Amino acid sequence: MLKDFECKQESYAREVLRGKGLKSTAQRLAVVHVLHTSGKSLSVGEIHDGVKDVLGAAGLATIYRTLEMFEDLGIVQRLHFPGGGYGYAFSRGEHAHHMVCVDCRGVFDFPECPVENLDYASVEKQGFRVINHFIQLFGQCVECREQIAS
Amino acid sequence: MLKDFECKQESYAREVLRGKGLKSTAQRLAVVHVLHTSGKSLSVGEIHDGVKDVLGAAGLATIYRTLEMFEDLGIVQRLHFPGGGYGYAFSRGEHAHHMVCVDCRGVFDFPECPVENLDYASVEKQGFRVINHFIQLFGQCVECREQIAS
DNA sequence: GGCCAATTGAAAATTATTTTCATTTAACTG
DNA sequence: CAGTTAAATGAAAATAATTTTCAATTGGCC
Repeated sequence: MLKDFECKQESYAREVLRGKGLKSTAQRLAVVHVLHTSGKSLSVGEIHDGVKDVLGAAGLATIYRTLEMFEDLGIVQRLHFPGGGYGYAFSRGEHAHHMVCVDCRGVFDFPECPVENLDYASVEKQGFRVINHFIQLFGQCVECREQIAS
Repeated sequence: MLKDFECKQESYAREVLRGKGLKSTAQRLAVVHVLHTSGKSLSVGEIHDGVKDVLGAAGLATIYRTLEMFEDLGIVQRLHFPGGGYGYAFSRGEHAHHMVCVDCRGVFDFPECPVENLDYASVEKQGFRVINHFIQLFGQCVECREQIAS
């Protein structure tokens, strides 16, 4: 990677990768770069295009491999859309949920975790032990709302 | 459909379909039957197999078409799994969330909606208007926990 | 700089999904 | 109940998405 400066997100990814003994390749860092600069959730194809813009060329298989790995590492999060289809958004490892704009697919942080403070009593009465949860809010962001209004 | 008895779920689907001017075909009712009797979320392929068991034969394209339509009608709900992949579970139209057992893929109702009583103030301060949300809890059901313990 | 395991890319293989179109069928009508 | 008709089905082809394979390349370390 021939860059003098690296954004925080890239350094973060580098760190996580190193921690696992994995290589910080140009392709992997480009994926991080593309995702976090877009501020949106992107499809695999969009990420591939973005990485090609950055590096000149990139194999699609590598993008798939990278995204799968990044999801395991908590560097990205996979989001599913109501009408079908999915995308990836940059994400630091910490527990967080997202609001997704259904128009621009922009991703915004949702600070609280509505499940954390939840009373699991009723649930666990059924004997179900909750390990994990997935939450996504869908709606419209300011820009998209204003655009429609005008 | 050459059946004398129909379960509630099938009658319900029939009703919804009729309400929309859609036909209650043997294939569609079989999809409902397979899903609700399994009590689990099933993949498209599993549903296809189940429907073939019931009817002797069934086209895969029909299964895809039916599931997409049923999701729009609220008759089924699409669930996504942590490791990738997805399945469908029977669901009556009402707003409900599910707990999914990561071992057996069993689906259990989660009675409360943790987002409903939520204070959206902090969110809407950012100008984001929440339209919809998607929640799924993952964990282990009683049976699967006991199986592992033994 | 050189080594080596990890990673990549291109192509092939596989899998998943959608479309097309001729045939069949559910629901309505008389 | 037979006849009509638009909706729905199934089989196959077409398309799209994802994964695998394997030879060539590269990042991290000495």
